[in-house]
Amino acid sequence: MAEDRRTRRSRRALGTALVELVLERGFTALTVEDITERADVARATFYAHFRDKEDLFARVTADLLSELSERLAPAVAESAIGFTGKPVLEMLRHAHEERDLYRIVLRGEGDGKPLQMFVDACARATTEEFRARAERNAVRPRIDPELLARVWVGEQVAVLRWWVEQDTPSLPAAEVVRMLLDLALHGRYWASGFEPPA
Amino acid sequence: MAEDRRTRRSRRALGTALVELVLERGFTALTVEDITERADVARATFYAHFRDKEDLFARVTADLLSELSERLAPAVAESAIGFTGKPVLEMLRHAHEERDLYRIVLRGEGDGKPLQMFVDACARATTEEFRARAERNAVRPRIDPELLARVWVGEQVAVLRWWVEQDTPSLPAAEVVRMLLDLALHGRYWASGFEPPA
DNA sequence: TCAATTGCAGACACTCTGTTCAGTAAACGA
DNA sequence: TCGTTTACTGAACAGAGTGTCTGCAATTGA
Repeated sequence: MAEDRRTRRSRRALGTALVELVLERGFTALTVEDITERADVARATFYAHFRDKEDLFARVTADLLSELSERLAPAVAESAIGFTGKPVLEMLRHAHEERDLYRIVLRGEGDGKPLQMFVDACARATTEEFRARAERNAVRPRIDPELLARVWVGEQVAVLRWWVEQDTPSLPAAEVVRMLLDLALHGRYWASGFEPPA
Repeated sequence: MAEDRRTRRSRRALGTALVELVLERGFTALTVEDITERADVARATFYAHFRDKEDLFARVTADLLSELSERLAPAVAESAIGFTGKPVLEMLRHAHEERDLYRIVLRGEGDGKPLQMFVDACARATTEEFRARAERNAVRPRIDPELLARVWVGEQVAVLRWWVEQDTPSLPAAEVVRMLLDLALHGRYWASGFEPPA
């Protein structure tokens, strides 16, 4: 017995209603009744499943995050050598599928808490990846891996947000990844048009 | 007649009370009464000055932003040639002085709205700066200046947040600036310890 | 089919909001 | 210094939203 069908229905409906409404009016502006009305569910039912709207939001984003890390796992394992960009590409694909939710999270809705969780999770994973990679290839980082991870994730999130907020995607995911690789290899100085200094 | 002293006193008190309390409990958890109590001001007085707590927060952050851009102006004008890092250094100094407020904003309190304003303002200014610089030095950007600006600002914000959230600053501002310059020049690949590829 | 579970509608006390107002205190200009 | 202007106070107000609880109806899984 996996779960009562009614339970599943209600939870799903409430989740999607939340996402829709946050996109339309913003998280703080929403009422629990707004959500239940959109989901066509009684208000009392909401409280049977979630403590409050923050709780609902937290669960929705937590699900998204675990879905992402599942999809990322093979790509990360595969590109164990260097900066292949495979995980980034996979993330962009995921973001494309779950565009609405990504928008909401990246806008920092809900006091930015879901976003911080997202960022921190990415930063931790990236830090470890950097450390492992340095070890494997026997090189010494010129900058602390943790800081470097923060920089990398910050860049990542900025690009992701920009990409996801566009009404008509100006660049395909593969292009974005190539660009980011170029940046990682040559630096911003090169990217802005200058010749690399000796 | 600049402004009534009582008015100034009340506004200041409410502003600092807000910052303190957001740092302690988070923005959404706060009540208008919490703020007025901390500020030792009648609740009715609050509404004589601000529409709601969002309004208060918006004004506090707007003030911070204009203060920052004032301080940045000379540094930007001075470093018209290339990536001197002077504006970044000035920003870090400012962040050090207004540490509490910077923390709050960078945490995305208030549904991330103040942060978005901050980021967008920086991104616009940076885009223009990049364009102007390319024009002046007669080089053609290899990546769209607007995207490059987003990347740069994203990195910036990530570092800023990391730096401001540390209990005991592990790196002095000047060190951070030098690091960022290195990154801009050589890229992350180099920073993580690998030799630059031919 | 039947027992168990979930959803439903409505009511409840409670907290917070944003507004109003008459009385009091402080600041200002001359 | 004094009169006038202005801001602050404390209290009360209706309204909206919250979170909880009820008995009853509908669905479910076995």
